[in-house]
This record gives sequence, structure tokens and C-alpha cells, in this order.
Amino acid sequence: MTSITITDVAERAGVSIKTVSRVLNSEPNVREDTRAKVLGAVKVLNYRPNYAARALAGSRSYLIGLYYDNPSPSYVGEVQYGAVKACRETGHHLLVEQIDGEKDTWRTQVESLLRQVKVDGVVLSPPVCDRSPVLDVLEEQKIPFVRIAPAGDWDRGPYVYMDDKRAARDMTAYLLSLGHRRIGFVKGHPEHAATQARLAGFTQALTEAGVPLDPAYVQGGAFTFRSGFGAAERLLNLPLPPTAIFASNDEMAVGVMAVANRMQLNVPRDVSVVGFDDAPIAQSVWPQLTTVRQPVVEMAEAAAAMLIQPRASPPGTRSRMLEFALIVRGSAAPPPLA
Amino acid sequence: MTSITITDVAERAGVSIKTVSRVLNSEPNVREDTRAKVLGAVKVLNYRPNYAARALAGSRSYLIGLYYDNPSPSYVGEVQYGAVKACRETGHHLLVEQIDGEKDTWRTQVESLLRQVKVDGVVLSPPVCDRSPVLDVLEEQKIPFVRIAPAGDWDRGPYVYMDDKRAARDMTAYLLSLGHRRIGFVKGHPEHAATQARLAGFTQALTEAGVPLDPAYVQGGAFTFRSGFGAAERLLNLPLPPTAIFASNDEMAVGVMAVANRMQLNVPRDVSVVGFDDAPIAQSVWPQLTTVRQPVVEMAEAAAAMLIQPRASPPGTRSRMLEFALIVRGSAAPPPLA
DNA sequence: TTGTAAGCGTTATCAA
DNA sequence: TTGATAACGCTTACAA
Repeated sequence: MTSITITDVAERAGVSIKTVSRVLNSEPNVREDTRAKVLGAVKVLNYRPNYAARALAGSRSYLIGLYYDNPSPSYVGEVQYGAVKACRETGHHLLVEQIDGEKDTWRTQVESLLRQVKVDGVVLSPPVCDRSPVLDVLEEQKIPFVRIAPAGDWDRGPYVYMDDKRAARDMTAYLLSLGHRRIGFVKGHPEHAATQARLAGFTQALTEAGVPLDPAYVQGGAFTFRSGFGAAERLLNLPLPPTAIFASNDEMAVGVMAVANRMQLNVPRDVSVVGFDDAPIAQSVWPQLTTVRQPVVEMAEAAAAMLIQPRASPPGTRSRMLEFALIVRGSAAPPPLA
Repeated sequence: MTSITITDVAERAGVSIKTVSRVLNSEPNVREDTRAKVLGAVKVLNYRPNYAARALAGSRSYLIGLYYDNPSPSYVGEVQYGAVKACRETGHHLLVEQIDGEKDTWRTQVESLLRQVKVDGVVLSPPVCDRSPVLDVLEEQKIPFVRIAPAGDWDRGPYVYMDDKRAARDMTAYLLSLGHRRIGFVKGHPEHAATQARLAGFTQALTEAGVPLDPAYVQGGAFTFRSGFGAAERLLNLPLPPTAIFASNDEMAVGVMAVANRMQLNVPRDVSVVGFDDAPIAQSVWPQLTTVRQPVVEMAEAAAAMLIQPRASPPGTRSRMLEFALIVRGSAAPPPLA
């Protein structure tokens, strides 16, 4: 069961291993017919270059790292899915590492990882993309990286993101177009970058429509079901309750719906509820949630792709914005005719 | 930025590189003080062996593969989390690959992967753990593997699993202990292995308690919200509807709850609803779902650990069963006093 | 346009 | 108990 090596290919094609190497790495200066011969031999022998040897000898390893830490399992799952997809299309492989623990250990963790296995680049998923010791090491060692939806430090390397603010604005505009004028908003966790952006989009839409913003309609939340539940209780018990509630993630939106149900309020007839994220749960409630779809898989895929073909993105515009989508399902409707 | 190699360590410790290698791989025949010297040098230099060199020269690569395909993102996320955890504890790394597409391409996919990068073993997550071409290749190439919750072929290599049948039995027994006698059951997708096991556990509990099983109380489902919804409509519109419904996963249980809500039935006062899996959604509904927690993270961790330290599991007993847990939350209560 | 030879950083062989 | 030295399969100078 000895595996096929570059030597076998070279012999079969009647050339030197260097020529085979040239063909494999699409280097210039190979005659077309020579190239064809080599490719033929590769095909016949079903040759696959050994990654370890490549990594050891050369400067590339065909390995892409994915550093993550513990957001929701489904987020990680989606990121991984996108990254794997981009990798396999170009014969790369994905190495997944978790960076966790205390802040002062991050640098060491990354240094140690990098020393052990060489990667061609790393995809940084939130919240790792916002840990500056991690970025420090990567920059020092000149290892390319792309961040997914970073919360700040936008000058530190390329990133992929979506426009949270505009998405929130569009969603609010949708609610306004339905006829709502009293719209409640449930904010996210104060430490999350998206929280501010989504709130800003909400207020912008209101301003643009000339609808005054009642501060009582904006309630604090923490991206959890429970916090959405609490915020909804406050909102719906107001003397003049909102006719629609925009929770800044789906988890909280479902909490809002639960409160509505308990108060015998029919969604969307009596009150409209919309969320953000298009998490799996959005389709597992009744009515299904109208929400904003975050292109998580696509962002991860784009990030990995940028690492693999840096030439693809023109210099200067090193970051990529991906489009969100407004997913209209059944949880929002025109307000009751009061 | 030249990295520290085994040669540096050898010089610093005043021994040959072979001796350093011996210490690093805990080989025998090294004097205790020599070992200490080497370890000291490793520490001072903060040396980390280069993976590619190890893989190329030796028989081990310190890389563990995780082959998956596309179950729910959160399942993948959890599996990955457990596997990464086991890996990092022993200095291994996780290589994630997706095996997808048509059945007749699986063999080639795996062969190609294996040829490119040597792994010390692979963790097979559902549904890949049940694709026999994948197992074939692994067996042929004598690459150790551990399957997670396989659906069949229990003689093909070690696996980790949980006892679905017993879990379903326990859950049913819990409902019975609450006083329920008319219990509805929503089956899972017919092609899923767990479906049969869970139904079997349900009927077993009934039999043990001497409670007759009304066939009308067992409804088909498909592990989706919608199928749970449909099954619940049939169940709750029966002339004598059940006082409790056991949906064989959480997704369906939430569908059942949605129907109850629409029918103005209070959960759990009017009807109890329980699920299975302890998916994230179980905590994002109101009341929160009483369910069975699957030890997904632990199974993945155990699987990877078995690969890394094969000696840990005594010969013969190569598979491991992990314990489930009954998670009692608010969705089940004694039946209404009729 | 092609080939030769020297590494890359380990482990394995075999002798000391 | 230790240590030279030869692989491992590839890329990278450097020649031809």
C-alpha cells in the first residue's frame, strides 16, 4: 500500500520530478505537450500530492485555519460549513481550533498553534475576530487572515460583513409600510457590536419616515429568549402598547411572541413581531417569524475564498460586504384597525 | 523568524536529536536525568514540534479527521466542539471534511482525502457514520475510526452512542408517574435509526405499566416542526384526546405546542408536551420544554479520545455508551382532574 | 524549457 | 543508553 509519489508520476511521464512539480503548481515555462503528458500521468496514476511534504518543503501548506470560540453551536456549524465549502473547491483543508480561556493566554495559544502546524491563512470567526492579541500574532508572523463580522478595529486586515444597520432600517421600513406607527424595539446585548448598529437602523427608518420615537418603546435586551420575554412584558403593558415589535434577534422575538400568546394577543392580528438573524428557531414557531437572514455561510465561504485567492479581490477593496435578505413570513401584518 | 527546531533543543540540552525525539515521544531507554535535561531545554526554548515534519517522517500525524455531512448546523457545531476539546488536550488537531454528493462518489472522496493528508484517525458523525463505502475505505487503509451514534452495522468498528430506547422509556415512565394514562406519541422520520428506538421505548414503558396502547395515539412525523404540527392536530382533535404528548424530537414538540396554543389549550395545564434532544429551541419556548438531553458534545469528545488513546478502552469493549439526562422543565404536569 | 541537488524538521535504522 | 545518518515527498535554488 505504498502511495504514489511525485517520482512515480515523473517516471510515467518521462520527465523529472521538478517538471511535475511545475505543472502541479501551475508555474510558467512548461511546454504545452509536456504539461499534457504530466497531467495524463497524474490522471492515470490517480496521484494526489502529499500535503505534509508540501508544507515541509515549501511555503504553502494548503491548510486553512478556522479559529472560533463558542458562540451558538448553530453559528459555528454554519461558519464551518461555508469555510469547508470554499476549501474543498481548491484542494485546501480546514483545521479548526478553539481559542478560549483568559485574555492573557490568547497570544500564547495562537503562537503555539502556528508553530505546530503551518497554515496558509486563518478565518477568524466572532468573537475571536475581535481579540487583538490574536490579530497581533497573526500580523507579526505575516499570516494572512480574514475576519468575519468584526465589531471594531476595521483597519486591522480584511473582513467580510453585512450591513446590520441597513438591514434594521429596511425591516423597520417594512413595518412602517404595513401601516405601523407605534413600533417597539428590543435591543441586543450591550457588549455586542450588532446591538448599536441595529438600533441605529431602527431609529434612522423612523426619522426618515417622520415618525417620532417614543423612548418607552425602546427596551433593553440581551439576545436571549428570557430578555425578549421581559422586554415584551414591559412593552405590551404600556398604556398605549406598540402595534408591532422589532426584536433585534430571533431568540428575543420568540420571547416576545410567547408573551403575546400568554396575553391572549394573536400574532400577527393583534400585534406584529419580527426578528433578526433567521436562526433555525424562526421557522419553528407559529406563525413563522418574519426576519432578516444573515448570510453566515456565505460570509465564511467568502472569507476562506479570500484567503485562498488573494488576487481575486482587487487591492484597496480588501473587504467584502454581503447582502442580507428580508425574509417575510407570517408574523407581521398590518396593525389592527383601531 | 526562523522557528526553533529539534536541533536547537538538542544543542541546548547537549544531546543528539534522536534523544530529544525519544523524550518527546516517551520512548523507553532514556536516563532520567537526560530526560530532565531535554525537557528543560524544551521548556526554555518553548519548543513545539513541527507537525508536517512529523507526519512526513513518521507514522503518526497528530491530526484527527472529522467527517460530517450536513445534519443541523447546531449538531455539527456541538460535534465539532467536543472533538476539538479532546484533540487539544493531547496536542492533536482537528481536520474537518464534508463527505457529500452521490453515494457512488463517497469512496473516491475519502480515498482522495486520505491520500492528501495523513490522519491518525477519523471521527464519523451521522449520517456519514452509516455510509458503508466510507467505512470500507477506512478499513482497507487500516485507519482507525470511531462512529458517533450509528444507525446500524454495529460490528463495523467502535462507536459511541446513547440508549435512545431507554431514554424514551424513561420519559414515558415520567409521564405515567405524573398520572397520565392517555399519552400520544409523535414518531420521527421513518429513515432515521432513532425513530424505531424511541417508539420502542415508548411502547415498552406502556407495557411495563400495564397501560394499553391505542394505535390512534401514535402518529407519524418527520422530525420537523410542520410534521409535529400536523400530528398534534390529529391527536388533539380525537374524540378522547391524549392528556400528554411525547414528540420524539424537540422540533416536533414545539409544533405540538403551537397547535395547543391555537386551540386555546394551556400547556401544561390542559395538555403536557415533552420532546427529545434538548435542542436549543427547547429553552426558547414558553413554557420551556421537558426533554431528553443527548450528550452530543460528550459523544464527540469520547470518540476523538478513543482515537487518540486507543489503549484507554480495554479490548473487547471497544464502544462506549454515554448517559442521557431527563431534563425536567415546565411543559409537563399532572393531567387535568377530569 | 528542463533537470540536478540541496534542503525542510522530524522519525526510523542500525551501529556504538 | 545513546548517536550518526538515512529516509519521508515535496519545493527551491541553481544549472544546463
